[in-house]
Amino acid sequence: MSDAAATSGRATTRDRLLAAALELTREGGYAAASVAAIADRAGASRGALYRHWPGKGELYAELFRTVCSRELSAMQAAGADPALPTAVARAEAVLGTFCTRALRSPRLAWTLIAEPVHPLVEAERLVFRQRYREDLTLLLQAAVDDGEIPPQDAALTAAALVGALGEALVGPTSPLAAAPPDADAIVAALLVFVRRAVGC
Amino acid sequence: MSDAAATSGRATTRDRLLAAALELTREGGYAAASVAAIADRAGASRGALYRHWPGKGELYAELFRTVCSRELSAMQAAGADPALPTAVARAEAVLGTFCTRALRSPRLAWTLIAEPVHPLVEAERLVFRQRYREDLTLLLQAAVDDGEIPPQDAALTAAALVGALGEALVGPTSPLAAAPPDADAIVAALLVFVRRAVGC
DNA sequence: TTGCGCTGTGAATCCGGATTCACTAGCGTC
DNA sequence: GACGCTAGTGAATCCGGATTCACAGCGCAA
Repeated sequence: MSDAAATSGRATTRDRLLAAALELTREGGYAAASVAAIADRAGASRGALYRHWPGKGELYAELFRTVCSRELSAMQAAGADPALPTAVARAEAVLGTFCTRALRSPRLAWTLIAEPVHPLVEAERLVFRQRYREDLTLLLQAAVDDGEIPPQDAALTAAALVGALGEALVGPTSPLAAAPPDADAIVAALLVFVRRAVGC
Repeated sequence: MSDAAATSGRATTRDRLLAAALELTREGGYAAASVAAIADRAGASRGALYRHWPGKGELYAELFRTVCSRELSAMQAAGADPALPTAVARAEAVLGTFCTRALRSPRLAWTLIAEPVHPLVEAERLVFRQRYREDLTLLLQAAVDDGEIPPQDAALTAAALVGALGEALVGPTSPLAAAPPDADAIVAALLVFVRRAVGC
């Protein structure tokens, strides 16, 4: 875990601030990542933050971008596996990866997906949400074109699927916040839902 | 529209405050409904609010409860139509009503469904969300029992459906905020999605 | 008519955050 | 050794909200 390294003594203040913000977000979402909390956790002063970013929004936007890129890459990698025979299988791999990773850090997922954030960060979120949707829309459209699934508004289906998974994943965790009883079973059930929703 | 009446001169300050809060929420969500804005819109002072509620949270929780009850009633009424032959048809009627009404007041829908709000209001939201889910879960379970749709975790499907519709409806409108191009077509497409997602 | 309680006022205040800024500390250069 | 540069400090400040409170009006019962 490179985060751990970043938290250790050797890292620069800049890196420690980013790492602290990520840690706090994992634990309590954006709301827990106040400037004071970030600085304290990083063992730095509030002012240090402004040495490296114009404001909290910019720091957080950078963090957001980094984390989302990592997520997107993981999903794309899963979908690019040449062993996957069909577009539907690729879409399933992408969404399954999304679910599995979200369940591993539910609080973080909630922040990335839905928690209200600084406008600068919100802008970042929209960019990535758009990319997720586009990727998924392309896969679904390919599946339609190949006759794997019935004709449909791929973009609408993509949006609905993202919403369905988000609600089923972070919806429960936001209220419950507690034990994901059996992550694999949840993911499996959701993939059945997905498969049916796109038209088998 | 009884709201209009409530905004007119005759109504009590209490009613005007509630009506103003609703109006502002319709226009700009919870974020736009500050105490100052509510009081100004109602033609009252900030202090008047505290004459009728302990704080803003309580006012808003009451508003939330009222509006959600109305929504829930409308959905239940739609699902109770004796002409509907199957459980799936009833579920469709309920969800179609949900969609249609949400598209009529997208900003309000976003506030009810997803916008971050005062903790007191959040509690109210969870109560209603739970009721929505329960109603839908019961319908789906009935459909399973009747053999209309394949066996499945009805609660999970219900959650996913709520999320899917929410995202497809308010997701787009939150960023775009603009023209719902053709509400009926969107609802129709979403109901196809629903029908497939539950297993036809 | 006096007194009392209820409704309403709005400037003053509080509060939880982000942000600033005068200052210190290290460090390479001339 | 003075100079200037960058990184870092943290108390003071600002800011956008909610909340308070001393002070009216007003109606009604004694």
